[in-house]
Amino acid sequence: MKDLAHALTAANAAVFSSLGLDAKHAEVRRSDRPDLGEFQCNGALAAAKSAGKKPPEIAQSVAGAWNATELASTPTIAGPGFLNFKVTPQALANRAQVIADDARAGASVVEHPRRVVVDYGGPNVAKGMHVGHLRASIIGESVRRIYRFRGDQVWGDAHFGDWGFQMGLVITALEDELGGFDDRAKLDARLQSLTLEQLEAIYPAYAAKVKGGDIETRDRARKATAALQGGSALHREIWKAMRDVSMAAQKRDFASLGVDFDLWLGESDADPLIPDMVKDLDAKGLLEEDQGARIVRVAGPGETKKKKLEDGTVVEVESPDPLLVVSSEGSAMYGTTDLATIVQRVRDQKPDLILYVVDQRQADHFEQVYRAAAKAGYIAREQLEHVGFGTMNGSDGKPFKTRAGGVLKLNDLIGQAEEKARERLKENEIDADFSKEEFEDVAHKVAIAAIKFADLSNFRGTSYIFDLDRFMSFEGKTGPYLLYQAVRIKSILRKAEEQGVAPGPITVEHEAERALTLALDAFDGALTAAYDKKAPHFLAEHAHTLAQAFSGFFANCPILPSEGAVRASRLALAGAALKQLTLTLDLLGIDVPERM
RNA sequence: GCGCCCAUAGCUCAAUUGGAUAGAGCAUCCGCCUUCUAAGCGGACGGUUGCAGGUUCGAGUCCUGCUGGGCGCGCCA
Repeated sequence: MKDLAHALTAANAAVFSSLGLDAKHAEVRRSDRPDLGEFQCNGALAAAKSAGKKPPEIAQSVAGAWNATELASTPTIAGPGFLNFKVTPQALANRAQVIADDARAGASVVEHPRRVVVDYGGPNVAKGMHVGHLRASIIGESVRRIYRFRGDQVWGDAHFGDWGFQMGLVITALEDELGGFDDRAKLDARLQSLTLEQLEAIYPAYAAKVKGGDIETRDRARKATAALQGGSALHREIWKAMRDVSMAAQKRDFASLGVDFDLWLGESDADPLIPDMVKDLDAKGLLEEDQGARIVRVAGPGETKKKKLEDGTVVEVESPDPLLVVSSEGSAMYGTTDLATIVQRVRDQKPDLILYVVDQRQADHFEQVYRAAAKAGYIAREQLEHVGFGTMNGSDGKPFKTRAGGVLKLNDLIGQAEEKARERLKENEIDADFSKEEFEDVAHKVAIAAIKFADLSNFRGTSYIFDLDRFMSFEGKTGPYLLYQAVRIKSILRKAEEQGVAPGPITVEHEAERALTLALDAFDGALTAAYDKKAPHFLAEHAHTLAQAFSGFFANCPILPSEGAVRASRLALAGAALKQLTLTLDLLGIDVPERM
């Protein structure tokens, strides 16, 4: 299934070849200058050098030899040798018809499907879901859907943070609270009554204690971590109670956000692989003793950086830093777990590619892990990719905080967005004939669409400013706008059904019909860009241009009020637009209500 | 100190291997509801792409330097 740009490129390549020009310069793409043409080819400029001719001459000969007149009229030449193409109404109509008849709405699939693990979400058992997990979850979910839609076999893995030092720290806090774990009945009762809210309160308090220089607590927590990982039944039992409480709450939060996983695994699931892995690393001669810990050096020859020590002296050290595999207490660090998780995934999913949708700030860490994995021969370096993203900031440009300065819980954030959605619905008097259930469902969908679209319309790598009022706004490039466009089309299709009006063969005559068809045609390009770059914002952008193109069509081309073949054609175009818009939004993880 | 990332319209953000006149949304201003949902549509205004050089037919994009901001730098994750 080729879009118009590919069809034009193929036709143009044939012309280039027939003129003895290198076909690689024949690429045709959407025009930057809609006033001059719908598609453009810049290849005459690039081909000029090797052909030993001037660009305008080449452009002239290409135009003269153009023979795909069923596709586009003879290209015009502008500037220093740009070729501008205008597609024929028939070719546009054909393309629109193909999209209308295609369940995938014109989207292609990958030539060679791969096995891909997408690691995202990454909630921490001791912390509970807050806005910090929003981007990882939203972007990861979208990447998972995009990869699967393109034809790859995909596993999304939550990779719960349920195994590190934080678990030892929370266990230590509980020990302090109970005055030790000797009283079995007391411990059981406490574990029974444990809530996520309590865990969320305990962890930051103790983390602050340790950070503030409480060496004694730190060492006890490290020992507790080592005990847990060493298989202590008591520690394991306490850990399990904490994990269960946390997991249940997080599953609810993920469901509310419309984020799902194929594998609900965590760091602890990779733990059983660690002893053998450490032996293996040792056997391969990769482990070294260093300051009581065991490390793997990952820097290549000549890779160094300067480092300033605490006493002020500057020394030359290897770069990247070595990966710390076994701490001086004998416990696993997060790098250890990440490495073991690679071993686990290679064993279980045999992935061609593992994508880590994790905060950009962890780039150095992943570089260490990836190099270590490659060095140990577990997987090739190119099969591991960190899909990093920027932070979500408050209006002050700093990482998002509540007015009180704390972290905003995910559940509260969604609640705030829903409340704004309810206000909007009521202001527009949409709620009159809605049941309470439908009203709440629509409010929820509008809220999630607003939050997700705001996030996904920015390139993932850059940080963005979170402004709920703007995201939920009446006007503009927002999630609610896109839902509104989709819902308008649904309304038309319902009315057509009631009136017994059926879609028919598509013709493209009106300027707004051309624009809509060209927007529909651009879907595959947006999809492949999003796929190749692991960047959903290309699809968010597409959803917006498509919605706008439809809106222009809607305003200029009456559908039901028109008649006969024109009405049937426009109805088919509207149906195609709805199908593709719904699909695009689904790839972003956004659900469309029936009406709003 | 060393390293990575970023700097685009008043604000929030785009710009596919380097391509023509750098695009959207918001805000401001002007039009459009007796036609299918006006959460809409059309138009106007708005730019020395942080600064200075370089590479070439051509630079927001590549290179060097500078300024300003963010982040990271073994026993947290």
